[in-house]
Amino acid sequence: MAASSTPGSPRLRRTAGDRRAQLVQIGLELLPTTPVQELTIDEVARRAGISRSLLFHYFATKREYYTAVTRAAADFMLDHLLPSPGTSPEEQVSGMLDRYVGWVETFRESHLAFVRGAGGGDPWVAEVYEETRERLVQVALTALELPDDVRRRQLVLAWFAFTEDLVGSWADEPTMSRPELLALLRDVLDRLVAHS
Amino acid sequence: MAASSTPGSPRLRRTAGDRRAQLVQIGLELLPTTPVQELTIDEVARRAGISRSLLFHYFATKREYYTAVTRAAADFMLDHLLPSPGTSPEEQVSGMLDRYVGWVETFRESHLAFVRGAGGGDPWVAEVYEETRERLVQVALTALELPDDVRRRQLVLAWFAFTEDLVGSWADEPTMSRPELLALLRDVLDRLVAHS
DNA sequence: CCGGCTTGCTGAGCAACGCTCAACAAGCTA
DNA sequence: TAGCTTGTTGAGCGTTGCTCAGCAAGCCGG
Repeated sequence: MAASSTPGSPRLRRTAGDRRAQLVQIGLELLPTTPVQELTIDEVARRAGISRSLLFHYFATKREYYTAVTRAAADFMLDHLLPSPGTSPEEQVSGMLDRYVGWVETFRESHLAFVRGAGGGDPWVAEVYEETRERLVQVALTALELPDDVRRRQLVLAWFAFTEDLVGSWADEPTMSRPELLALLRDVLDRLVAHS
Repeated sequence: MAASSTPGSPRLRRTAGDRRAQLVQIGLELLPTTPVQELTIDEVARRAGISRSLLFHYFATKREYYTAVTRAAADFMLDHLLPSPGTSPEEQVSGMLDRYVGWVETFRESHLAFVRGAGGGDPWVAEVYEETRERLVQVALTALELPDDVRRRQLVLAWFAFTEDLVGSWADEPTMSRPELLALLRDVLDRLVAHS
């Protein structure tokens, strides 16, 4: 990493797209260990081997930068979770749930950082997080072949908060088997949407 | 408010306890409109009519300050929610739940700010928030007259995340009556603890 | 009334960080 | 080679968290 920081190289000039991608990538690498707000421009620039000024050339403001980073993280997760279009509706929901648990198991700290940072102070970042949750709920509802009235959305969104919390603490301290966890989550979801 | 900022007064000297209380109070007033992290020492000092330095005399660091503010907010809420000791176990749980909904209805933005700020970047503040949730769960479990093994705690904590989210969105957009909401929440809780 | 002590309180100033701006230079094209 | 575009930099400004030496309010013993 940071090959361009080698002092010997006479100064490498990148295309705009490359630089942006590199900077976002650095943000993603920093995210698990650093709360989003504490991510400093200096540090990112140093890692990229560029001056602070250049970062402001690509992202007008610090907020704009880490919003982009958060959005990249969200997209990364969504790509992983969204069901392949061929499968059956039932399979789609259980598949997403299963992949979500797997995601949390694999990217433990990253995911926590994403959720944390999202809830945190900044409204812009919170917005990205809300967007992600709503897209997931949207997909889940259509997969369940249910109309999405406001009430059902609220319930499923809240169920997702439940799921996030439970899967998180379960990954820290597994108090049941993985299939048990999945069954429980699915059961609660089914009862809730039936409730409407 | 800010009577001491009047230029005419020759310089008022307060006791340590008073000043601390005043500063925390100002933090509490600022909390609803300002994300915790963006709360600036300058602003607080200005409102208190004192110099920045004095604030650092009472709170060694900015973090220490807004952790104290957050803790004050949490204690304020806990005082409101905790059941009076005389009542029956059943009454205690439903009472807490009812008061929680009332709390969210009344202190809408403050509460959101508390939850948000808590989730956000800073580990210290997050810790205060976790403490609060665990105390609530603790009380709920003893009120339900259930032993609190790890698994049940996880489930009730997750249920509380569910509750926070649902009550929050419900307060924004009431998709059911208040009693219906309470019944639903209670029903989910009962099923979950029975699940153990 | 006065010297002295405690301690609430201040102002100047430093370092870090977000952000700006004028200007340099890499690499392409005519 | 001249000229243009645009990636890139360094100096520098304002704000903010934080430090430190010292002032002064209020109480004490004499």
